[in-house]
Amino acid sequence: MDTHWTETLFPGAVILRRYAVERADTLISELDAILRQAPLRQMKTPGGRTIAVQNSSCGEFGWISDTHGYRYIRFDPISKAPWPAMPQGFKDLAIDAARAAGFDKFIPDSCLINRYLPGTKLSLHQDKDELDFNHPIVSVSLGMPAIFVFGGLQRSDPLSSIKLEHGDVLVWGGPARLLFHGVKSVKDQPHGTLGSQRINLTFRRAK
DNA sequence: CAGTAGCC
DNA sequence: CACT
Repeated sequence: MDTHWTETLFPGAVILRRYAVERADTLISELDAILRQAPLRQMKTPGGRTIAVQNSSCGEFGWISDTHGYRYIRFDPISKAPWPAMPQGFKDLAIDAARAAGFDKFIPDSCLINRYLPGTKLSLHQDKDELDFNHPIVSVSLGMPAIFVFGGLQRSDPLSSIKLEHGDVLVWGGPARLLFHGVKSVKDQPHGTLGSQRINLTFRRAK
């Protein structure tokens, strides 16, 4: 019997510890089906550098990055088909977690899927490609643990680190919505079901 | 030249 | 420090 608990990091930033553990196996099998339709790929920043994290998307919109910039689009540029639908289990989890964190009106239209292999990191950035910053970001951690870093509203602001483990859900919105954040280089600490990878699902309302 | 979901 |  699993249990979960809540930690508030800053106003608007809440960790729901182990919130997704009971649903993880279902999420992982739904994820397999999604990735068969829209395989993970490595994108480039607008500056032409390779993003270390591998990603894909599901839902009405998918996030992409290329030389033209960051944006949300309806079609997978590889398959040219619409992104795979967001499974009901994904959507329910995101809505439930957002509500548990104090955001009741959140309905995601996009889920960015990130895979971190050992040594993968994500440098400091803001999520600001969405239309309406009143909606929070809901981030679900699966597999290997990682150190997540929160900064402030300016790149130069001081940082604080939080360990995220399998089943943890981090929600940030309101005054925390535009905080810089990133993930430190992931250590190889293989997970029971996912092995040497960390999967992160980030739910957003893109439009 | 400035800024970087980068890299060493 | 390299790339756009």
